[in-house]
Amino acid sequence: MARILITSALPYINGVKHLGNLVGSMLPADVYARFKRAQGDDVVFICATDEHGTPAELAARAAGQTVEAYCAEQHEIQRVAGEAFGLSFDHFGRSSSGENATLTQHFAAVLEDNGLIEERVDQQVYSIEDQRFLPDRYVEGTCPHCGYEKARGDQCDNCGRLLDPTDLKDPYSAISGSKQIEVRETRHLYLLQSKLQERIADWVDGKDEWPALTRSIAKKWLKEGLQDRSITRDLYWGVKVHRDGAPRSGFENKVFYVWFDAPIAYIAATQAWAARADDQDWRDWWRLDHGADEIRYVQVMGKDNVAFHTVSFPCTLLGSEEPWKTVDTLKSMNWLTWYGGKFSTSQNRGIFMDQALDLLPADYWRWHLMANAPESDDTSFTLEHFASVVNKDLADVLGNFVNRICRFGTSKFGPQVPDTGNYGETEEALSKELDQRIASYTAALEAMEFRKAFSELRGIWVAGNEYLQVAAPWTAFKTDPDTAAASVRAGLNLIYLFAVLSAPVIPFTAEKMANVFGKTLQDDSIVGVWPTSAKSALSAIPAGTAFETPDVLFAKIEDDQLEAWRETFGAPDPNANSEDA
RNA sequence: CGCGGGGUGGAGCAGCCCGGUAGCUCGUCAGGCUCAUAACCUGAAGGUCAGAGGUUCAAAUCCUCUCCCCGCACCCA
Repeated sequence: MARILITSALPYINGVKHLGNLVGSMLPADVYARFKRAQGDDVVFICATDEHGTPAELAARAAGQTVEAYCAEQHEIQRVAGEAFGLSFDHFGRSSSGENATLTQHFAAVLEDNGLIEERVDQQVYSIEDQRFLPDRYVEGTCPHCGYEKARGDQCDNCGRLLDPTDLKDPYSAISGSKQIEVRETRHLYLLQSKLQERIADWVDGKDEWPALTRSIAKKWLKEGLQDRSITRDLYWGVKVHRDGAPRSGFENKVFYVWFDAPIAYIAATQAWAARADDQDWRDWWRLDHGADEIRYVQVMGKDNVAFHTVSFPCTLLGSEEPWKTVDTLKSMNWLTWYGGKFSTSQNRGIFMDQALDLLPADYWRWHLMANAPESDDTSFTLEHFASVVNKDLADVLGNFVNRICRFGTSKFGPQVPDTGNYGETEEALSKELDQRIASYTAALEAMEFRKAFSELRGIWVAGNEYLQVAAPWTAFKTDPDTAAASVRAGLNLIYLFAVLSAPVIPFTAEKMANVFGKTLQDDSIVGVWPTSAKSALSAIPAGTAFETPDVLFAKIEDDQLEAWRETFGAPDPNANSEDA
């Protein structure tokens, strides 16, 4: 039994996440966690809200709340949405937790003791009216190159040039619009990543199993040379810059930068999890001197996060010279786009987690998102594609299979698994095909190649329909009821096999399928029994077992429904660009 | 020449690393079946792989150049 630590990139606190955020890290991490648990591995699956930073402060102010209250409320909203989506975190923590503050301060202290932190003076734009320093992107003004009037301090959106806030003509605060801004000096702590260049390069070189996308991003940063980074900010909301419990002189009104404390929250959230469990010690999962070297640590994130996980966070961990566990396998996802463009809250474009569940149960979304996950490239989400996938894969192939075998079995042999007849060549051939497909499916899940995995799972479901077509118990019943009975028995057993195999991606439906036989996938006796032999699976549900035909597992999405959603969510007209001659 | 990813039948993708009849799903068309959510099963039509050049007996697959799309480029998360 392997021990596996899985972390999903932390969703930012600022509002409910959209489907792109979901499939970018939390959902694939969940599918993998469920798969490994089903294989009997000891899994700890950790996530948390990333709460610090300017956007949180501004959003709280816009909502008329204190930032503490705002974050508490938003965290709860995200927790509930995640739970409704079946995200099986062992712990869903908060980067604003006490554990995280302590741990973040600890890392800063040891890094400084190791000569990796120093104070430097920065020049930064200060808004007098807002009474705060402005991050570059919150300073706007006229681009000195192209004259665009709404250029941001870090880049001009019109001409694309990189800018320094001090380059802007007629600069103003993007927060208040105030022009009363000036450049002030401010002291910050710098993490001397340049000193860790070789250390990190060696570490990355040892990670042969990283996917190409991950490696190329990490290598790129190393090639350019690691830059020293400021790890503090002039903000109220964040981890206080304390050492040994006391404020650092000159840093009373500063906090650590979100990107310094956020990944540390993986560890802090594990501490919080262990604190609630009776027999768990977080050190077993994170400290090499507590056996964590036997842990396999898997991180899942969107491609925008890769640099921070392959370079920045490792700098923190390795630079501490303490025996911390670092990532083994890193899965990075590309973007899910909304009809080829960006998901956007303000423009009412795209679907958010809470809205999605108002339309359909979680499994519909889980299946579509994972079966079409943005793995090798950005992937466009369209309602039309979603409807087509749901109707075909879930309703017609899987749902209909369960329905047809249950209905037929009940009508001819009653509501229990028939006990007459024997399996023959047809079942032999079925087992053979399934064995091959199950092995391939399992291997793809193991490698976190999700599209491949779920294309294989779909093939497994199709094999069920093919089997029924060949066995044709409705025909056999007329002349040879015993053979028909055996076919029904095989078909019913397939339902249960499909339930177990499908549980990682569609857990709610899988549970319903197990319930057909009065079973539950939560049962201790079956948890940790991942199918490998179709032959034995065909006899898993003994003859005579009572079963109940479930309600239709997946309802089809009708055209008028689709049209209504298209309107609600501002979907582009699919025929807009087609030459309808 | 900033970096990275991508451009394969109507749509969405696999194949490319380790060159040798272009594969899958949807859609379309035809047939079969009738247990089932007008579902299921089988078969067919449809692409020469963004463009140009090169290497090779042979290229979607290797090399060069061009065009197009997307993301990133650190004090934004």
